[in-house]
Amino acid sequence: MLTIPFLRDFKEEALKRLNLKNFTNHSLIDEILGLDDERRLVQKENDDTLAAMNQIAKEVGSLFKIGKAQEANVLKEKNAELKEKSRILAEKLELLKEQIQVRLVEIPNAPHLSVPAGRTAADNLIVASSGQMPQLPANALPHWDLISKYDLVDFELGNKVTGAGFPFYKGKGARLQRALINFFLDQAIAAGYQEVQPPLLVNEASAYGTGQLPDKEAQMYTVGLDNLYLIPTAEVPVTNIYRDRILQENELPVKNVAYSNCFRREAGSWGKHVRGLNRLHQFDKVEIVQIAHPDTSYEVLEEMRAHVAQLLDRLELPYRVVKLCGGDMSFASALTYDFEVYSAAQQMWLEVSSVSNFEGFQANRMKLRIKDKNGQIQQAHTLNGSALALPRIVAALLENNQTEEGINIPQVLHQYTGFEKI
RNA sequence: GGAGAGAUGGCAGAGUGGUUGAAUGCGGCGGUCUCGAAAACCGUUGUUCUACUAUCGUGGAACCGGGGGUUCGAAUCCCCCUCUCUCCGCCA
Repeated sequence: MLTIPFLRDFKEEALKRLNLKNFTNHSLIDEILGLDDERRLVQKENDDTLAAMNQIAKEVGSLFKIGKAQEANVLKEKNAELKEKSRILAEKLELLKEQIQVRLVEIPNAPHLSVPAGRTAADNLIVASSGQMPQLPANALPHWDLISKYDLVDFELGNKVTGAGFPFYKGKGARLQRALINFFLDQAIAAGYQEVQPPLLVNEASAYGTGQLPDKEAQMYTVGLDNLYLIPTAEVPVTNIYRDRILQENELPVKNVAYSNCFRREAGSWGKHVRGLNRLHQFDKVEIVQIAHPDTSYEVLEEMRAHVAQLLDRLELPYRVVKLCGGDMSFASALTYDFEVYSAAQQMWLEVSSVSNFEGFQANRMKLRIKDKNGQIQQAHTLNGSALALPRIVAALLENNQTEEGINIPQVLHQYTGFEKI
């Protein structure tokens, strides 16, 4: 979340940036600042009361020590009054803090000033594109047909065992997935990321820390009995490693990569754009996460973007990079690049990666900070990106590389798949 | 799941009602010494909120797993929760 000092001291900038996300509830911010002014007054009064009480308690102690019990008893009564006063003030203070908090979490992250204004995906900015658009014959098959033709993924079986959106991968389909996972992990490790294997279930504090709670609760599967959430992305556990931590500046940048299953309820999604592998309730993803100094986080973002681009280049997939407009960005992000690959048989661009800088938005929530070389505490910036999400990559690979003789596997994967053709 | 023990600062570890934000050691930082380093010695060493201050800073409040209670006063006493360890059971 945004901090009150930012909203107070850089109000004009905050409003300008929030406008990019079509957040125009300026009165909410005024309300927060008003409540905070009140909070400071009440806190000051309570602190003064407590200080007086502490003073009296000390005096009572020394009076008893020298045997002046009567004088001590007078002071004790005085303290009883102060205690009641402080109790009321403390209650008021808690209430104010709560009111501030409730309002603060409703404010999305302020986008970077370079973010294009806009409301929908149509307003996004294509900032790069790369790769050869495949020329497929007229009878080319979409990946869901290729999947049945070569028996790579079994949706029916998933329906039976679990439900829609939980497919089984079989034979070469399973092997291809495993190959991609290993390829992505190896590439990230080569780029300096440390591999971690995170838990797939997280607690409430973690879901809150990265911003899934409170507003995106419906997106996650819950384990009610134990009050846990299935992760929608490895970003959640991996970023929360650093919750409640103060990192030394020389520990930066922190670079972690994790492969995980991801679970998303995707409530309200249906229709042919979710066919086949386009949208699933459970899927695999390799995620890169960095924690960076505020001065360099946008360089880090570009570095991550380049990493993702390079993966797609090696997979020989045509793609474009989209800078999301304010209206299409997530609540928590300050700047997001989406990577879309062209799935030639569907003739659709499929989002396979989202690379974002959250600036201090997540860090504030999870109390992650940096101590710089002067001993000053400051905000940390968190970033993450898919590198990459598997199902749509598989879809594009199958569709784009289909031939009369079978499906060609890109060269970089041969050593991982053990076969060159399906 | 059953029984017991415990949770203190970056780490180790004292502290069982009164200047204790907390002894001591280690680590970290600064200095003396040295050509330099080590050793030794000296000093320093958390976080959050807040008032005053141009700044350095000074003062106040809170924090000894989390929450509540007793008391003039709680790291210290009481209650609840969470977690960790040991033993037993179960088990990939």
